[in-house]
Amino acid sequence: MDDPARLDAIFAALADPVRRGMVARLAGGEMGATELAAPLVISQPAVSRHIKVLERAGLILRRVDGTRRPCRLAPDALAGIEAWADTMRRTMAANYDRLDGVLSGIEERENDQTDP
Amino acid sequence: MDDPARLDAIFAALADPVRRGMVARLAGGEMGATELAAPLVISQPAVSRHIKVLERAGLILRRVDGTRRPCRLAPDALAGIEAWADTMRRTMAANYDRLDGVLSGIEERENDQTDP
DNA sequence: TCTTTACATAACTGATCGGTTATATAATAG
DNA sequence: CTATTATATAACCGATCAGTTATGTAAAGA
Repeated sequence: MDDPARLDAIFAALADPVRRGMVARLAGGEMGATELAAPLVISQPAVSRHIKVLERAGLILRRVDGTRRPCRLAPDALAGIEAWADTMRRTMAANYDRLDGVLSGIEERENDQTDP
Repeated sequence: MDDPARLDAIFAALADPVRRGMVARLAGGEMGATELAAPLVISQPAVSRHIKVLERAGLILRRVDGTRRPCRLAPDALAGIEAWADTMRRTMAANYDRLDGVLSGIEERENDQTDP
């Protein structure tokens, strides 16, 4: 679930402004590749591959509707990066807390034993 | 602030597991390049370049301490991606709300005028 | 059946990436 | 002054990336 390779794929997928734009538009609702391509100035195969990158990162899901293959955001699309960011923020907070502790002298007693 | 190119740099920087590892360790406190390199099996120049990528993405800051150049996480390191994720989440929520509205028939009156 | 629509795949290209080794710089230690 | 320590830069290499054009496939519609 917190597979590093999956985070690699998610962050790499979102590192491209075209793909972030696609995600942003898909956040507003399901959309086919052609609609997704409409505002873009790149070729249809390029769009197709961007979609594949998002799909393989687990950010979007697709269904089959005749000849169309509409995309929608995976419900837990952003869970991975948000979980990671949360962990980082918590670690940072813990570190600030420890620093606060040092600054207010709370930890001095513990240092009596650990320092020769 | 929500400069697309900056988000490009941030997401690209975090797409590499080595750099995410560095960020995770720096979340625990300031660290020099040598300490940062210690658990890694890559060369010193490789570490130096990873650091530069993180720095240019605005994720870390550095100070000068003699011959050392310790790194620390930028206080607002994760603000960029969290703001972006928030926007996405809000858009998704708005869309779900609208969908809920449609499903419960609330929007039917507005459609009386817009539909010929 | 034939055409159109919607999309995928293949093959190529130039740019960027992550790694390497070798070398440079800059501050401290002796 | 010289040596050491900490870090940066340069030059190169193979892999991956994002784009292209050309072509393939599969469902719908006339």
